[in-house]
Amino acid sequence: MAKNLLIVESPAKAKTIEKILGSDFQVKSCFGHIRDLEKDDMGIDLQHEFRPTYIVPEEKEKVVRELKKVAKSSDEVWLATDEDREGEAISWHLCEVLGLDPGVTKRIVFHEITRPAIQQAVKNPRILDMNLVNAQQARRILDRIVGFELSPVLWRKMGMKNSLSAGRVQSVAVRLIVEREREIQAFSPQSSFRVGASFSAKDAGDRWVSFRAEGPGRLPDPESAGKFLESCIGAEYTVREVQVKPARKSPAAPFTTSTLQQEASRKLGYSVSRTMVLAQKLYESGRISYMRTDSVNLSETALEDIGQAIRGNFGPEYLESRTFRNRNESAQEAHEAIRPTNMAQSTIEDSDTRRLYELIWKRTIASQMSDAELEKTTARIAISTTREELTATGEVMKFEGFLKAYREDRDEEDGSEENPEGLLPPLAAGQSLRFEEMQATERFTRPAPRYTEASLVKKLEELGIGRPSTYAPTISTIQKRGYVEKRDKEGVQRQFQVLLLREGKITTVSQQEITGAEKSKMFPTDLGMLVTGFLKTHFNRVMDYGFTAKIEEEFDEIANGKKVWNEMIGTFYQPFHESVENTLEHAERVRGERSLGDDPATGKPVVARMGRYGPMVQIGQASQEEKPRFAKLKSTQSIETITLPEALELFRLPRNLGLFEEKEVVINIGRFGPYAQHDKKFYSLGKDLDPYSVALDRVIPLIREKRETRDNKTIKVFSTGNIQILRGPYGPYIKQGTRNYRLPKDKTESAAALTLEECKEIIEKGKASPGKRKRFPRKKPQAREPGSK
DNA sequence: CAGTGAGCGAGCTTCCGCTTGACTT
Repeated sequence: MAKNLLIVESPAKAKTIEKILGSDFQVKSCFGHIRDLEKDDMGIDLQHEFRPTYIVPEEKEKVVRELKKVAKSSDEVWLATDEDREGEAISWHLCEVLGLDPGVTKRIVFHEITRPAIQQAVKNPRILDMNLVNAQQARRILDRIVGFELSPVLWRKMGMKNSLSAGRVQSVAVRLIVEREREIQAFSPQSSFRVGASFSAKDAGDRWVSFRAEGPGRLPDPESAGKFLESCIGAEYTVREVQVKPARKSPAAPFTTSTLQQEASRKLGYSVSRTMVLAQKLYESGRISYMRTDSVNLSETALEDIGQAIRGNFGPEYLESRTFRNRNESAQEAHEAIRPTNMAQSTIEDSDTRRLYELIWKRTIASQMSDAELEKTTARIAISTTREELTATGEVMKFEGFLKAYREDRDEEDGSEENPEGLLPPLAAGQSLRFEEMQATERFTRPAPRYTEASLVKKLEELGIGRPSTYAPTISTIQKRGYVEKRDKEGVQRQFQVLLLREGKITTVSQQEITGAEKSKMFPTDLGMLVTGFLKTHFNRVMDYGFTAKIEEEFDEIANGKKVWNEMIGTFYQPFHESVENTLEHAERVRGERSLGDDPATGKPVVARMGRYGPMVQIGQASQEEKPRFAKLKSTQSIETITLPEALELFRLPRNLGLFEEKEVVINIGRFGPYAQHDKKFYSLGKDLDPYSVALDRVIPLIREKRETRDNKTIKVFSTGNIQILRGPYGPYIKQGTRNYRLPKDKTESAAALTLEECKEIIEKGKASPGKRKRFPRKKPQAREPGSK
């Protein structure tokens, strides 16, 4: 039995550290937090200075039991959780649970898992910093209060059936998306004309090559564009001046969680959760350093490894050692940047994770490479007939530097055009140019683009909202709650004018372009917009973009011992709770009602509003004599934008398509989307079939297909005991009555060969195991009285 | 699984941050 027990958060780290420390230490993992606030009464005693009640959640009991056992048989316990607020709190909870004295228990920290860092840490233990622990408790308690007081307000005031939620992070994330949408709705594009001209000149090899030059700024309308072109008719064009300037580009810092998510989204099209799942795999297999980090720092050992890889792959002239600093003030830097653990390996076998690994490898290596050196050439071109001039720019790469390994992508910028800076032929002052043609092209300003998952993470990080471990879960929460949706938007055609000057004549042509097409963007739903509006009206402090940053300052003061945590919470709670009470008492139920006009058939009013089951349109008012008619909005429609004709269209369902096998086929939209009903059975229409226009001959194959899979589902039916063996999406399983039972892993191959006796055996075992936890929610853990066992 | 849409009220939901598997029909 080892003398010392050292506890870290991650099991993968535990393994590595155990190897480094040798036989004196047994290293165990606590898998993150081991206690949390009880859920009853928020786990907070509001009458007594917000005293928290912590419990060990059921899923953590096993870990805690194991740690207690090992701690008992060790001489000394060392706490080596991450060096940040949360890590300090985890160590304190460990003390509480394992019965350690926080005043003497050894607490060590390291920012990197390298031999020198760990050995150094073990030589310099400290004790727990209770100020830091209290800062974490304040953070935790404030989040619980905000979440558990705001959410019930929504349950009361939104009149929705589903379980709504609000919180310091998620509600602001939704607000960002809602406000971006409003900006886009309010945006009206302004058009202007940009002049461009093409010339040719001889290159070094005496061949004629074409190049482009840009006109002077933007011209407001077709008239002024036409005037400018007219003024150039018959002109001569001469190079007035050529300026050559060197320019440099520097590589980006190595990856943090947020920048990895952004680049994987831009370059590989991954969702943030996919990126994190793959990164976790790479981390667990020892390929990369820890993937939830806000630090851009690289360890000494890593720098050496990277330097060697640069010399080997590119040559010593490409090496330039750099240290990056975090721009983000809220960063807690408990870990290193995300980097490969072995730079000699530029790629890996595993096809799932290879692309992400290569991205990390390239970004890491580029971060320690030299600047790219460019030469920017600007030529001013005089027009003989006017005082205006044109400008041609070109860029030549003198030394590739880091660009040889990696180039960071950028999000689409608003309104900016891509600049086509290519090569220019050699030009000299006084040189006259051969004119080809000149155009004035109509261009429109563009609204800010909608957020992608990754650009939303970037924005949240800038605002200091959320942490590396929560970006992906937050993005999925706001989608799961139905506040926002990720989807594509088709573009629309738009006309634009081009004025062309060629061979002394000006012509105007009209051209078409597709604009506004978006892929995989975040759109707010009606629910998201209504909830955001409601929360902003009644809880503007918490919804403020600067709220988190402000309270973070206070948490820092608690950590520095300048503030007392429960006083800080008290100052926040008093006015906050007052608004909660006020809102519960006075605020109207949110219906988001918008009237669309009258139904031409009946003359009754048509309104769009939020119903118990989502956005809908309604014809007529409820009264004694009559029930109004209702219809659900399509997922792409919105209460705020739907028109009367669109609303009336929705009342065309249910549609009877006629007979198939002498039974009626009826189309409607239900809880799970559009479906066809035939002979008392339901058939989902799927995404490709439009319920408003689909014809009978498209539905019949669907019915046949579904029947077939239904028949294939059954593997075996026993005549006694109501037992069946069925095929499900997770493999074969046994069904008895309404309950399902998993097959043991070694039996899934030979499911068809199972006998009745074997099935009964599996069922008995299945009944004995707890199973079906979700259906029967566990009893709340009993709060333990002091003195009782 | 494929209704519904008013309001009442039982009994439920809900937060953010740390960590990974076990499990799903």
